[in-house]
Amino acid sequence: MVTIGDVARHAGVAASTVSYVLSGKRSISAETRQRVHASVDALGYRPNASARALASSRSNVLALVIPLRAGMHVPVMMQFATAVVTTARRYDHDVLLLTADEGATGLERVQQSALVDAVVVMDIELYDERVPLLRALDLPSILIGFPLDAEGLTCIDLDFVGAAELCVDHLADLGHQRIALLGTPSAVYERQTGFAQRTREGFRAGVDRRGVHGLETPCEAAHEAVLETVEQLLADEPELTGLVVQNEPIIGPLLDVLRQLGRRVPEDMSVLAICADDVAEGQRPRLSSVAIPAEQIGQQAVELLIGKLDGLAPPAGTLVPAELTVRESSGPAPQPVRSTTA
Amino acid sequence: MVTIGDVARHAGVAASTVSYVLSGKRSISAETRQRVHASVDALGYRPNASARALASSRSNVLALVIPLRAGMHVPVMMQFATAVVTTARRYDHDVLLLTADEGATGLERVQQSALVDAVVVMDIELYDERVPLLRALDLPSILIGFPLDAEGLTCIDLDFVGAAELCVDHLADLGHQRIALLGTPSAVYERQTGFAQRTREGFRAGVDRRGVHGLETPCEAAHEAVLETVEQLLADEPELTGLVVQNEPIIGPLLDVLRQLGRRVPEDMSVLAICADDVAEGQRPRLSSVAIPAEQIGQQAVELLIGKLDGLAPPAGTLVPAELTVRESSGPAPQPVRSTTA
DNA sequence: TTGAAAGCGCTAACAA
DNA sequence: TTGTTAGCGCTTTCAA
Repeated sequence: MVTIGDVARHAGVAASTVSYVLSGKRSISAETRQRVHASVDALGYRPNASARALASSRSNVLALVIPLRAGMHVPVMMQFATAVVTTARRYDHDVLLLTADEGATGLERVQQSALVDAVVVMDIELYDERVPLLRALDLPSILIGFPLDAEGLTCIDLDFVGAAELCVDHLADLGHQRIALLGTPSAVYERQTGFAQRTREGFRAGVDRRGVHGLETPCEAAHEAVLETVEQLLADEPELTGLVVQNEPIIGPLLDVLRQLGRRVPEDMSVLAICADDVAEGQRPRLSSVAIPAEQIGQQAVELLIGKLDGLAPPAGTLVPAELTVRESSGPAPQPVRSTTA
Repeated sequence: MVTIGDVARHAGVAASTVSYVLSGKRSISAETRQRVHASVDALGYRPNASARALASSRSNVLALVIPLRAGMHVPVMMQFATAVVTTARRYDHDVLLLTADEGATGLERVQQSALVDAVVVMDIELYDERVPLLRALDLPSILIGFPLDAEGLTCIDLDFVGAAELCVDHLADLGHQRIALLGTPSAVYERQTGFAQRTREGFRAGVDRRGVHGLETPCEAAHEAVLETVEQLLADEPELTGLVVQNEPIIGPLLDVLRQLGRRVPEDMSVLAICADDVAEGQRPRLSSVAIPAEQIGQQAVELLIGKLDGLAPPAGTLVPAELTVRESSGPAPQPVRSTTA
């Protein structure tokens, strides 16, 4: 193993000089800098991470807490994780993977052992047990998702309220009078997950504002559940013509079920989804949708966190604006089929 | 921050004694041990990870290299990752997440900076650029997947050859004479990914052994691609009655397409999948399938790796036996519809 | 059974 | 602009 001392000897300077050349924390003459760099290359020197962390109290590692729970859509999570790692590397940091099942304990552990400098927490609930801990812990953090009380915390997420309102507006603009929100599995609502609740909130607000009629229902992931849920919806509201779906795994089955029930999309039923763009584009017909910009959010989360580590004051909350892409699954509301003899 | 010195003072012993109590590396009188533990609890002591790593040359961190590439099925990867993290924690290790786009460089980096003690590498190609590096690097590793030349490396994977053979045997036992392997996107074959190649190998071996007629084709993930591929298959072989699918994202579309083409499953066409159990069970009809035991493989991988770190000689290669679960999508071959006037 | 002390490889005052 | 030096908090020899 080659140490900073080896490099110093090779370059004919002090170890501290090598350190300063590498960190840029003090000015170095051009000549010295070159000699040191040459020696670093010649010897293939790479600083020892533990020694550096011990001396500087900075591990250059971020923790990423990923959820392991029911109802989470995996590909989106993976996009988050990938964006977090990639961005962290750009800022010369690495990422330690924690699973949410370690819970608050895990956060305490990595903080107290100084394993990580900061933490990215995904899948925040409205009343999340980790929130009070994070407030107390003196561990810089960013939450992907908003707890109900975000006081003192840095949060970022898609504007789900706005996303739902966009969907309602689009349907209302097309003349739809009776629409429904086909949501996540009920477990997700029960644990008070922010994004699901806020989408519902936006849906209600939009429906009220536009004076249209709105139904809401959770939906489990199994094929049968989708069929039952849609049938129930149509029983409750036979003249339903618009659907907003926030539940990626049921999108395929849903389109099947509609076909099976003889409802054409978009002629008889307009379908909007809140989901990843590639999922929307992979369907037939291609779905009009509000994208979940996982990559952008992951990247921005890390940038905010790195900023915090550098002493910058981050905004308390960042809502990434929702954008609706109109594709093939939404169209004008069909004429109501009323009994002509009435 | 509370250090080992604080604990030592509190317990009235030397720092080294605290260290030995915690590591168990030398015998300690019961009384001392108790006093030290009491002090650890009282002060809430947690060893500093960097200091420990620096002094012991052991970081207690494993790297996990996950693929980011086209054609990989995300949920299965996530199951691997989860199993790896969970198992690592059981052995008091943490997991650093690396993305495959850092390539061989990333491995060199974490090794040379002593960030990790060992590495788990997923998605191994037959001719993987990381393989020679791993052989040279003096970084204990385990590969999930087999390169063509696994000499000197520790590998583990599902027995994909056996998996394909099981499928062929099952179909042949049911009287199917003309069957096809509907594989991964062609990019996966082109990069010479082991699991895809070995499945094909097993399929060929099975077909030869059983004297049935076998077709093979890659398949892209888009809906249209599935339709085209199946139509091509039926054009090439109108009397095709059995399908083995190794491509999770197309499973839903495939069943659609068969319905659309008027082929009932399993009456007209038996379908077997090599995929996660929950995917197989989520389809209608429920698919007979060979499961990909991601959790088991991830766990075993970590256990082998921890063993290596403890100086145990691991087996060179571990093939997890394939198991076929018969569900509703496979049945007896239909009677060939031949012209009765022939 | 325990303690003292010498590092592990680096950073960051402090000095020059 | 650079060098000297004192730690960072732990492990592990060596000595008792």
